[in-house]
Amino acid sequence: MDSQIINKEKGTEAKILDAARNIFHTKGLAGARMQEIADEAGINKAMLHYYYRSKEQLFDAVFKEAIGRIFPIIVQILSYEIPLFDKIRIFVKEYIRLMRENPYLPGFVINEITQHPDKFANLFAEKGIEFPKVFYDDIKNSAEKGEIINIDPLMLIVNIIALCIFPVVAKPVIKGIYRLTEEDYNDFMEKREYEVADFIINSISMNNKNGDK
Amino acid sequence: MDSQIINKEKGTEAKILDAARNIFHTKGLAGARMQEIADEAGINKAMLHYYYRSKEQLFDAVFKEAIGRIFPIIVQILSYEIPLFDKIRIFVKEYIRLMRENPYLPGFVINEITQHPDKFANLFAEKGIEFPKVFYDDIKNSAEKGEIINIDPLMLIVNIIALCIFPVVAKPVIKGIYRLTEEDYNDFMEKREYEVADFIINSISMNNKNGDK
DNA sequence: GTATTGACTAACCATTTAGTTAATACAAAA
DNA sequence: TTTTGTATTAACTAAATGGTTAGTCAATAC
Repeated sequence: MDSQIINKEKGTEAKILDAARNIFHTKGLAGARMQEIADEAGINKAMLHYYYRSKEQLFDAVFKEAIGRIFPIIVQILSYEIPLFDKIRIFVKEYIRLMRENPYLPGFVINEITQHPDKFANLFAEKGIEFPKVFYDDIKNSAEKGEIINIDPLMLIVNIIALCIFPVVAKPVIKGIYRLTEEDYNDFMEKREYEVADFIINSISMNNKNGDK
Repeated sequence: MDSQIINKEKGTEAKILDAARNIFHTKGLAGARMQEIADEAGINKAMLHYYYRSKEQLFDAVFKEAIGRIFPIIVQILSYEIPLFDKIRIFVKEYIRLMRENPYLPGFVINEITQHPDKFANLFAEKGIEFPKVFYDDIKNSAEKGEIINIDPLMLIVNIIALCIFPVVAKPVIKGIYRLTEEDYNDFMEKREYEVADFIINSISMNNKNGDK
């Protein structure tokens, strides 16, 4: 009944998936050990195979779930019918927040896709995920109407995603280089939730910039 | 004598390092196999241990080299005494080019630092690498003089790095989502070598923007 | 001409690891 | 109470993997 709410007595299968998520997200497919996942879940290793047959299938379950968390939200927000700048602001804020809540998610996904690009292509096609053409068109139209500078929509989209995701993926690098404490880093990322949108909008706004050339 | 120039008859130690670089960069520490490295080098597995003692020490050699390739160049370019905008243009162009030439390098480094942050910190301190304060000050000064908008230097620096590195790290994701061919992707990245600087400079330029709030 | 050394190999060893199996606990159905 | 099917475990297996060893070979030293 209230199984979603009460966390204490999860079924074994769910406990396994939780544990697998923790381990796979932090160590990746190659670095994860079935025994470690079993320990994390507090159950016998044989149960992993009982419920998920093999390491690969358990991994696939985790990976699918991760893809399902990263992409649909992009699709959803970017499909709103609101002015471009508002859309950018909402997207940036929500996406950075999402990444901060799941800090290992983007690195995990990027890494595993790099390692098995084929698997990703299949899954992506199979799930029917598609990047919202709406947003692409938004940018194109705004550019044509002269509301923003003339920019290849793909260029802008990649810039937006890069600014949201990179600082999360590279967290330990940034912390290391600038000797930031965990708190420093958190403050920094919180500021980004709104400043990144400013940065982007500043860049594509017309103002008095001498249009083409 | 001319050992550096002629590439055909490398010493065994160098062959091992080359092979190890290939394998570790693409598969990471956990995913790499000593046998595979030996095969790639065309030598016996025992030689890996003969020259480098253990997998970990071989990995360290590769990792150190990678750190040495990624950071010193940043430091160097960002220390030039030239106007800020020129510096940004040169840096972006050179850095994107460097990343494209070593496409697995940034992902490898980020990933392994995430997995062993401690090791990175040590190495970083030991090598005495330090992020150029000059550039930080450049930004701060330009902001104070009103030549650019008021922005936290760290924020800008992270944005610049993100825009350079992310599209390389996430190459298979971008290709997958937008169904780009290798050629499409290359064209895209070539465009970025100069457009990214425009994007950044646009964003921080004063123009007629009504300064503060 | 013999001893020594560095480079190298094949075979081996110990451990780890994914996966299997056979036995058992347990609850629900008959 | 017996039966039956599901959940769970301890113990095991086979393959993979990092690392070692004993020994070969060619060049160099003495």
